[in-house]
Amino acid sequence: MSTLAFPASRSVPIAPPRPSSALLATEAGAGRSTLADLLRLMGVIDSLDDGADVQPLLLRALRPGEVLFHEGGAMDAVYFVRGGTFKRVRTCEDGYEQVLDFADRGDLLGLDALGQESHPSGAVALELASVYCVPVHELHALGHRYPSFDRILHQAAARALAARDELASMMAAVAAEVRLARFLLLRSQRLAASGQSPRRFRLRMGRRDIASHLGVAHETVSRSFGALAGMGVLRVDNREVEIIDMAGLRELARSTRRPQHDGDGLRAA
Amino acid sequence: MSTLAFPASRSVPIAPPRPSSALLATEAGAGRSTLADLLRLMGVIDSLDDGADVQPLLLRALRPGEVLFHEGGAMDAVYFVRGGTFKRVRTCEDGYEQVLDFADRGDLLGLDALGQESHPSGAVALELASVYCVPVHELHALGHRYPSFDRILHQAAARALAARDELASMMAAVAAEVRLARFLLLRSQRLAASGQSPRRFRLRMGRRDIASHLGVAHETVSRSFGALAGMGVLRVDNREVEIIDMAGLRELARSTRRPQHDGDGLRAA
DNA sequence: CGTGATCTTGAAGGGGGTCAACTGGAGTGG
DNA sequence: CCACTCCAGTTGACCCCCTTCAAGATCACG
Repeated sequence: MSTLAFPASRSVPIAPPRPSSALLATEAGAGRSTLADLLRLMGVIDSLDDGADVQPLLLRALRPGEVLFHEGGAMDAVYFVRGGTFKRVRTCEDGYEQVLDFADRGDLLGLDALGQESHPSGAVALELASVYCVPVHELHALGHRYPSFDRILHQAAARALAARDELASMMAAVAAEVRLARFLLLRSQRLAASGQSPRRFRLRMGRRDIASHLGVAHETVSRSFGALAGMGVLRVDNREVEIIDMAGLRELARSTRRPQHDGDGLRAA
Repeated sequence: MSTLAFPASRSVPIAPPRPSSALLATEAGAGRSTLADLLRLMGVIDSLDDGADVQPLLLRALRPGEVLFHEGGAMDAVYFVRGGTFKRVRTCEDGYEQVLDFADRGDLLGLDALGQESHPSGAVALELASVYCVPVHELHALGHRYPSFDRILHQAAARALAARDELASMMAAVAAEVRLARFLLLRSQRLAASGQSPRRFRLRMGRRDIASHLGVAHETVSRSFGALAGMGVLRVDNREVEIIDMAGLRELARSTRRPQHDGDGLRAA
């Protein structure tokens, strides 16, 4: 039975991935692009530095499951995600794969290996994806020659730092449903920022990855999805999610573990 | 009774804080320094850029409990920790204070606010501390004029990124004692990197802060300390910690909650 | 020495981890 | 087309660990 069945449009993907450029959609591989493309991707509209449109930049495409860089692997470049979704993972010595976070359009990957000798984390494409590659040995030179590149690099680094702190909210000491609610809200906000629908979307990652990211067992994720659907804030069919009651979901995400006795959530500092 | 009593030297701090420079030890305030000092702090020994020793830099001292910058506050500078320890926190809407991580000597603070309009997290000194302040409006100029500054900035940012991923290991789905073991090992390694003793040290933070950082109740932290002491890997007296059996502690930190179900992590694309 | 914060310890109860079984879709090959 | 396998997801049952509440012990500080 399915308390959480979708209306009818099961077979139709809700948010169809916008068609990548021709050379990428066909197959995984590498292509050439320019710094100007990257700057535009990162929201630089005015003040394109002179020469940015002829400064070549490697563009790499990846198929689902393909790894952008391995954990422990040598660092050779940093990557700006142009399209698609990645998961960043760290594997414990016992084989448990910890999902650190998910990266999509505009996110910076691989910078954390700058000082180190190897990548402290790995990155795996969850769907068809493409990235701009910036070799480390060009990093400073590019930043020096193109001020706007320096700016987007710093900005992306700052975004990456802030994004990592979100993990704390996910895995904080709260009930599992609350973690899931926060996770879904974060996804929703990210999609909204990309111009996609914040209320209906398809999760790119499996339950296992979500579970790892939230710090719970994957069965608990299933149950929490069920619970949220039962409360009427969500509709769920496998990876398709529709947020019915956004306010309710927000309310849920706000709450802490403590059940409380009286009802007012207000607490003096 | 105390299964976890210290030998005798209770009143003697194990790792006495190295005396700060005179102008700082006296009281909290601000002083003047140079870029060369910062570069030396960050390990740049050769190739000091010309003029770095006359490039002025604001040095700020903080007393325990004093906040370096508030969560939500406007961003005006980034900070390199010169001495002392900070906790980075984010306060939930319900008043719960999530401890993101702890920063000490050589760590970079405040960079995550670069793109944003306000600080996504706050930083509070846990003891007498001092930081080099680099105003944001000088950031690019300094990086442009002094290549080694650009390098340490990137490197510190990378370190900050990697450090944040450690949080995942702490709050991952494992037993509380394992989290504490991992936390203590990380502290130990950090101290070792600073030239301090990795086996005996004083924790700068309270049980509550540790609990928040590990994602458990503070009572559980107490019990876990007791458990570790009972297993004979630790000796604990309040915030003084001595690691008796480093190998045993490592072994503990390694273990996961999940027993495993055969683990070839390989997956064909 | 008192006052409050921090830390420890105990008891109780539930949330979620673990194990196990079932479902359903995708891929494979007969 | 169906049998078979494999994997992702769901659901159920059990029960232990950790949260919560409460009280006591210890420490920090005026």
